[in-house]
Amino acid sequence: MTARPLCCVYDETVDEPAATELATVLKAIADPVRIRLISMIAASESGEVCACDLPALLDRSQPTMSHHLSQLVKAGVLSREQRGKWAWFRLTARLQELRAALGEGRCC
Amino acid sequence: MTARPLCCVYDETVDEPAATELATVLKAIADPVRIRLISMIAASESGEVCACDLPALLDRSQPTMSHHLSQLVKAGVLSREQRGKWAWFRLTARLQELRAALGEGRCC
DNA sequence: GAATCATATTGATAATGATCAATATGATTC
DNA sequence: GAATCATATTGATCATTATCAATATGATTC
Repeated sequence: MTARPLCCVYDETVDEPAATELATVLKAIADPVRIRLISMIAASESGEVCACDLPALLDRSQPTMSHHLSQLVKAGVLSREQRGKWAWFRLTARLQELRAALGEGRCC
Repeated sequence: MTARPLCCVYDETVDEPAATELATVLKAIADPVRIRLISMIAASESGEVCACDLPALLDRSQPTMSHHLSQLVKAGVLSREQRGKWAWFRLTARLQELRAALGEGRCC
C-alpha cells in the first residue's frame, strides 16, 4: 500500500455516471464496420450517406446495417433523415465532444 | 439507389485493417471502470497509479482489476512498470493518437 | 388500393467480455 | 529458504452483441 491516504494520492475527475455515459458512446463506435461507416460519412462530399448503399459498401446484410445505424443514432453519433423512400444519415457533434473529452487530462 | 456510381459518391478513407485497429483501442477503453481508471491516472499528481490501490478505489476484485489493466496494456493504452513488490501504470501516447484520429474528417 | 421498393423488427446463434472465487506465480523480507 | 505480500492466471457464469434469415412496416408509384 502507498503511504498517503488514497484521497490524497488520486483525484478522480470522471465520476461513475459520467464514465458510464462516455463508455456508452465508445462502445457504440468500437466496431470496424461502424468505424468505416463513420469514415465514409466524414469523407463524403455531401456529409451524408444513404442507407440503401451501405450493405453493398460494407459487405453486410441489410438488417445488420440497419442495426448498426440505429445503434449509432441511439448513441447520438448519427442523425437520421427520411427523404422519400430513402433514409440519410449524418454525423452529429457527438464525435467531437468525445474527442474533446479524451483531451482533458488535467492535474490536481 | 443513388444515381451516380458508388465510387464517386463515397470515398472511404479508413480501410478495413485500420478500422479494426482503431476499433480494438476503442473496445479496450469502452468500459466505465476503465474510463475511471484512465481518468485517475490522468488526474494523479505523479501520472501513475499503483495496482495495489485499484480494487479499493474502483470497487472491483483484485483479479478483475488485473484483467482490466492487462487489457489496457495489451491495447497500448497503459504501460506497466514493476517497482519492488508493486506494479505501476502510466498512460501512453495512444489516447492522444486516438483523439487525433477522431478529428480527421477530410473531404474528397 | 395494389404492387413495389426501402428500412425496421424478430428470433436465433455464435462470439466476446466483465466479473469473481480459487489458485498460482513472482517479488520481498526475515 | 520459509513466510508474506502483490499480482497474474484459471475456470466458471451471466450479460452483451454482431450477424443473418425471415418477416413486418412504411413510403412511393401506378
